[in-house]
Amino acid sequence: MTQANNVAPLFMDIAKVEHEHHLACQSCALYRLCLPLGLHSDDLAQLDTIIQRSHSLSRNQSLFDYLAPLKSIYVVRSGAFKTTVAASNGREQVTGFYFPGEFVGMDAIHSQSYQSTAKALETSSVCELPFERLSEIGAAMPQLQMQMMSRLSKELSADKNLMLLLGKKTAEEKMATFLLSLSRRFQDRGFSATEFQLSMSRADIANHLGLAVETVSRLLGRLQDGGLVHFEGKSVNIKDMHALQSLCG
Amino acid sequence: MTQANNVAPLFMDIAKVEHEHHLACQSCALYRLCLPLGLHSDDLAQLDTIIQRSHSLSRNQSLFDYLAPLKSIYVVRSGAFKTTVAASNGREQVTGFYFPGEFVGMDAIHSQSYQSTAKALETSSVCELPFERLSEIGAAMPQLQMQMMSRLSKELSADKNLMLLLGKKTAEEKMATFLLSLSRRFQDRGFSATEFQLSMSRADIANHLGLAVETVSRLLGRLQDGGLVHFEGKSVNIKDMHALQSLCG
DNA sequence: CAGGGTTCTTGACCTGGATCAATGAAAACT
DNA sequence: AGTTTTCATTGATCCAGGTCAAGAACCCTG
Repeated sequence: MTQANNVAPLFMDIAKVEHEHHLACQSCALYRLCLPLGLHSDDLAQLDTIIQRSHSLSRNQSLFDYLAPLKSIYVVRSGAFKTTVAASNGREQVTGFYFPGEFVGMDAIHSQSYQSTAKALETSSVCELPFERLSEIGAAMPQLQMQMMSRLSKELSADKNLMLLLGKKTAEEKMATFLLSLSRRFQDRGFSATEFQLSMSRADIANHLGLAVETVSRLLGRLQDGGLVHFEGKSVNIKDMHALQSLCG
Repeated sequence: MTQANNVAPLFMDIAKVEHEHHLACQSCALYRLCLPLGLHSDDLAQLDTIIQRSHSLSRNQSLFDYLAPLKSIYVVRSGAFKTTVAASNGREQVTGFYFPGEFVGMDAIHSQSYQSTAKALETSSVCELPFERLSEIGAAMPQLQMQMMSRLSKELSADKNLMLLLGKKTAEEKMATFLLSLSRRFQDRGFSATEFQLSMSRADIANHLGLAVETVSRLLGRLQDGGLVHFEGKSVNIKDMHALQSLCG
């Protein structure tokens, strides 16, 4: 690559190179999973020009805060995020975890302000889609609009299933469902379906599933004792996928 | 004392008049709340041509079933609906209630098949938006697409709040939140915020809030004893809105 | 308007998972 | 290195809300 004497971080270099060639999205490892899928190449080129790839965050840094005015929709590029909504007292609910290729911030479109808070779970980066400009170029790109709607719709059905989980499933069913959901998402991204790392804390998992941390700890122990899964700190190794599936309810 | 009798006939009459004049949307009582808001009159005229207003359902009849191929998005015209998602055994979760002006079926866009089942809670009617044709005309109407996205986004944030309710709130907080949500929605539709009819059964309420029917019954009794609300069968009369708000958590 | 179903209420009891408490194991800092 | 702080596990106890049971009030439909 050029600029051998430049000491800028790796991501900056990539961003620059991509920008010069106007090929950023096409050459992205997440292309298959991401917004540009199905766009014509000149539409894609136009989309490329408005996407800002610079944004990088460290652990616990927030991508946006509750009620901040909608500026951009974000696509996770690397790392992972959680979103939370808060009740009047201190309580809050972890409403979702987001991995590379997934959209964050779409619940802000209606009210034009974010309705949740998004925090990085580890060092992470995002592609930023400035909403104003996205709307402008989207006006002439029905496929882009349809892609966005499709994404919204996908998150909507995922949330309905989460409601089923929170409202009707037992602690064990919740845990099994959660692990399989992670497994599937890692697989979709080309990683192993059976071995992966939990980027979130036990507390985040517990909160997300409507359980206490202690319960999560006990459940994980129980699943491990049963030989279904092996845990070691944050790493997960699913030993019996089928048995796990039968626990989902 | 069915509240359907108050509402349904009115909307039916309007529907007839509207159709004759090809002004359906403009002259609809729900115009302020509905999709066409903000469209130019020629765009609206075009939208009018694809909307089917005929559809009417009786109590318990399903508008669409889980996994049926996506045909249309629906807007409630009169009456009320519930949507449910089912777990592998018999359990199911009531994921939402839908009132006039609200959209049903948007979670089908991504997978092109409905991801929930929608049932009428009483005699109800809908406007049907054939999705194929909606996409076609939407391609040339960015405002329409944006309206749809906005609707999706609105339901998304509502669902996140429901996750907070299901995961973190106590039975009493759930009940208070639910009653106030109904109150607000009736008010938005030009009805009283303090007196209205529950179109759904105790069982549906309980299910939706992740509670047992008996708990709902007891909570309603308790709220009534406290003088916050008066119940008589399906009718609700909120006596102390403020106190109710302070119970929402 | 009788009778059979369904839905709602109320009481008595029980349990899954929360809470409390104590300890161990990692990180993060100095 | 050691020290502090956060995070995870494990055990003991408790309670909010579920379950079971039995009426009561409300439908329907003939």
